Amino acid sequence: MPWTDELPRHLTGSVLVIVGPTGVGKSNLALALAQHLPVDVVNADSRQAYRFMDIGTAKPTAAQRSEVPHHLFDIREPNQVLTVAEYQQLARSTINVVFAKGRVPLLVGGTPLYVRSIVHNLRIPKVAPDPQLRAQLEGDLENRGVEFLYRRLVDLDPETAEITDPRNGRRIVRALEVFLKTGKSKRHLEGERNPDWPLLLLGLTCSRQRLHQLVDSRLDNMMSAGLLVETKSLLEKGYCPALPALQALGYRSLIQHLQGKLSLCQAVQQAKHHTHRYIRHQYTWFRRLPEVAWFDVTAISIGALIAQITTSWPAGQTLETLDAGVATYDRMR
RNA sequence: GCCGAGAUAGCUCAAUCGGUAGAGUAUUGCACUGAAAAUGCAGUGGUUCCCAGUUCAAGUCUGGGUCUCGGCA
Repeated sequence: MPWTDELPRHLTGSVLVIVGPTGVGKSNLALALAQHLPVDVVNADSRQAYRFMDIGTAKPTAAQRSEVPHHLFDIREPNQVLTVAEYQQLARSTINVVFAKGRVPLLVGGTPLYVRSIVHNLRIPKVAPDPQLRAQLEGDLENRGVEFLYRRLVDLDPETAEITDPRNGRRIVRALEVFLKTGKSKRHLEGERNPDWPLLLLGLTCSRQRLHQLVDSRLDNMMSAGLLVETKSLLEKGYCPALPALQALGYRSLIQHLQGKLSLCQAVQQAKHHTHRYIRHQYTWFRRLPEVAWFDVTAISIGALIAQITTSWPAGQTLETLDAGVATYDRMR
């Protein structure tokens, strides 16, 4: 449907970005916003990019996606790994296409590194994963230990070693991979640049306690909606449980249940706990994002928020201010 | 009612001969640029069920009580 109204000037030419922890309501805000503005949703969620993983990733439904243009959903089979670098390229070109249509790109998603790849316009070393080399390095990791591998990195690329966690095998393997393939220091191949377009960032948040309630009951609903069947069908399609896609929250625990390692009850509880942990992880990134207008979803209605967005870019608070408010509230009760 | 086992971090449990109460998980925070819903690191958290006793010293030994689980009636 072509957009006939004139786009508010304060939104013209900018990429809109909605961030926030899983389950806080980003997708809903995006859909509601699409009723008032000519936006195309661009996915920034690493798991919603995979096909056949609909229930557990809380992917927007087919009906929703036919009403509002959605991009970068269902672009990979579960066994076709999507990397950050590939995501960044796809998101960049998608954003340009949306602009070319005269519409507003709305980046929505909870994968902090994906968001950062666009917001900070990350320069990512052009070294595709080399399965053979990785297998070899992982063998060393297993047999000779992480200290051995880290010492090798110190010898070959001391500058990257300096900023790499000596205990984090996976990061060390990647650093070695970059050096062995290019002969150059990973540290010098990466960096941040100014973004390609003006960005307007909006964050949704709420108290941790409330978030935990939200995602817990959302998982119960996913179970009622057939998450176990969906998980089983992924295995029946022959996808290996070790695939990154199948490490997704919920799926990972339910696979352990299907393998007889956990009771269903244990698996569901573990999935909830892992989701809480993921929320913590997301916030460690969000706290470092610049210039996000944060809103407590329990303190403002979607309608009020949209009214603000369409008139002028809303002045949200900082996470620190909101956290302090929650702390005060907790003390008072 | 009798017999047995038990009670330790929010939860599940460990603690040698009586000698500074630990682990997993939860929870909180941090790091993390081609696996990122991944991966790594750290912090908080204790009336060791209660009372009395023995001892320089008790989660640990003794006595009493309370509660839980199992078995027998």
